Amino acid sequence: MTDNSLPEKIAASLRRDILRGTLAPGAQIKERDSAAELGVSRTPMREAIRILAKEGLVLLRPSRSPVVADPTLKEVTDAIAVLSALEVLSGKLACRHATVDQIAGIRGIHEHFSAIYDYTDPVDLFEVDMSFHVAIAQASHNLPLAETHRSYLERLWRARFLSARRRKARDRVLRQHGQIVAALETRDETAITRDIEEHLEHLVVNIGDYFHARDAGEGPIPEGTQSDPHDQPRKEEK
Amino acid sequence: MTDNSLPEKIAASLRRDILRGTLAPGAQIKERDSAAELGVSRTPMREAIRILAKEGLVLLRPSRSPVVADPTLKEVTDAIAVLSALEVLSGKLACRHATVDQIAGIRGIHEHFSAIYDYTDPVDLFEVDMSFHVAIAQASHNLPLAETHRSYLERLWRARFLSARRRKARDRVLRQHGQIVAALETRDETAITRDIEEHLEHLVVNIGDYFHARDAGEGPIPEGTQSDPHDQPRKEEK
DNA sequence: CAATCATTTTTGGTATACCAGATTGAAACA
DNA sequence: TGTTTCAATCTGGTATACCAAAAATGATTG
Repeated sequence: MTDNSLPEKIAASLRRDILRGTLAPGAQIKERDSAAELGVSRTPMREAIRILAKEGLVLLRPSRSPVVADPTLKEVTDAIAVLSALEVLSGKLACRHATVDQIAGIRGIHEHFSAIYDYTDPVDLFEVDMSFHVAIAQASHNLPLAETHRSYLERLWRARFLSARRRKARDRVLRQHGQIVAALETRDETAITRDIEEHLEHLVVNIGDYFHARDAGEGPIPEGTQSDPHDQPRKEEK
Repeated sequence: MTDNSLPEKIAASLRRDILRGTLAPGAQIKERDSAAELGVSRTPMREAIRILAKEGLVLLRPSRSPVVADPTLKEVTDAIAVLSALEVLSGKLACRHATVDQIAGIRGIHEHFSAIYDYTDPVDLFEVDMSFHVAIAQASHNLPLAETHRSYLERLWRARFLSARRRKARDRVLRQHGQIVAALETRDETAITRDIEEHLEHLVVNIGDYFHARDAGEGPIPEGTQSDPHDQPRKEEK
């Protein structure tokens, strides 16, 4: 996405597998096997695993195989609290520093998002959703903010993806995005703060619903989206 | 500091060199030479460099030697803006969730800090200052927040260290820390937000002063603290 | 004398070999 | 039959060898 070095490509491959569920939470990532599977050596695979660890997608344990992270509801909620603070700051700074071109670009993404919402694969849809929020962070003209924000978005990708797949929130999401764009266009920092906080507050609720449903039924929410036959074991296979 | 693995130890060693100025900004870190100097092989040195890169202390360039970061005033200011948002969130959450023990511990650090302020090496003093802010983040009971916050503190260590070495801000810093502790004890989220924002706002001013002084005179502010004869070349040696 | 091109050297990227600690499973003993 | 112990093996950590790309250097030519 940013780099095209070998470790970055490996990381991207693993990341997709994790986010789509092909690599289930709790699964071990043995650097020997995974490297062989992709036909690379252990050194770049090592680096790829570190990249994913930095993003919070895998857990590193001393002298143990890294495992795919299986965040609890609290962990996800905590991360969203941070994401919210970062997005609010992004929004405020974007109101101050965004160029008109950038704001126009953000509106463009929003309209594109609205247009394709109903007939697009959830994963692709999320790419667009993500680019919307990333664009706002970039419009803040604060590079460390944009980077940290992006890393939180990546970390929360899977949780957001799973919770939003049912699309119950369609109208609300589109309306809230519209409000955020409007606040940006009028450069209204108070409004954008309120709108972003509201947007993410609903995300917390949605993800909470998802977790409760999952933990209650242990099965009513299937994993596969279109082409992967995997289920999601809750604990490590032993 | 957290881990005691070999790469972590190497990173700690390099970090000290960078923060104290032994490794000047802009200097190249060649993984071969640096590894040989410390008597380790390139593999752990590689990882150590990545750790420092994640912390923002060194810059990685594709197929080029990594260099010690030499942040501009804008970059530092931007990072402080993020730090501020993170600290404010920490403070608010700590007001809600900190245990009485944790608050007592934070007060303890503050009193220790006040007591030793006048006759302590700046580097050691900063360790204590840092532990004060880290303790607040931990009291938020939000792990990702605490981690991200810590990484920003680390990233800003050098800038904070250089700007505060002159200790002009002594009374103000102590008073502001006291206010933050008081707000925590009364669990007053509004007050702690104001106090933390004020605290960091002054940090921005201080660092701004430092940069202007440095860029104006190019020499009035010596680098060495006690035992390193290095000066600080502003650009890469060629 | 300057500019350009080729060669040499330096450097990070990658692969692989080796090692030490941890895990596990079987065997032996209570 | 249950428990303990020990060895085979698995796994990540580390060292090192090799490669390709990029600088640097110097020679050659205009």
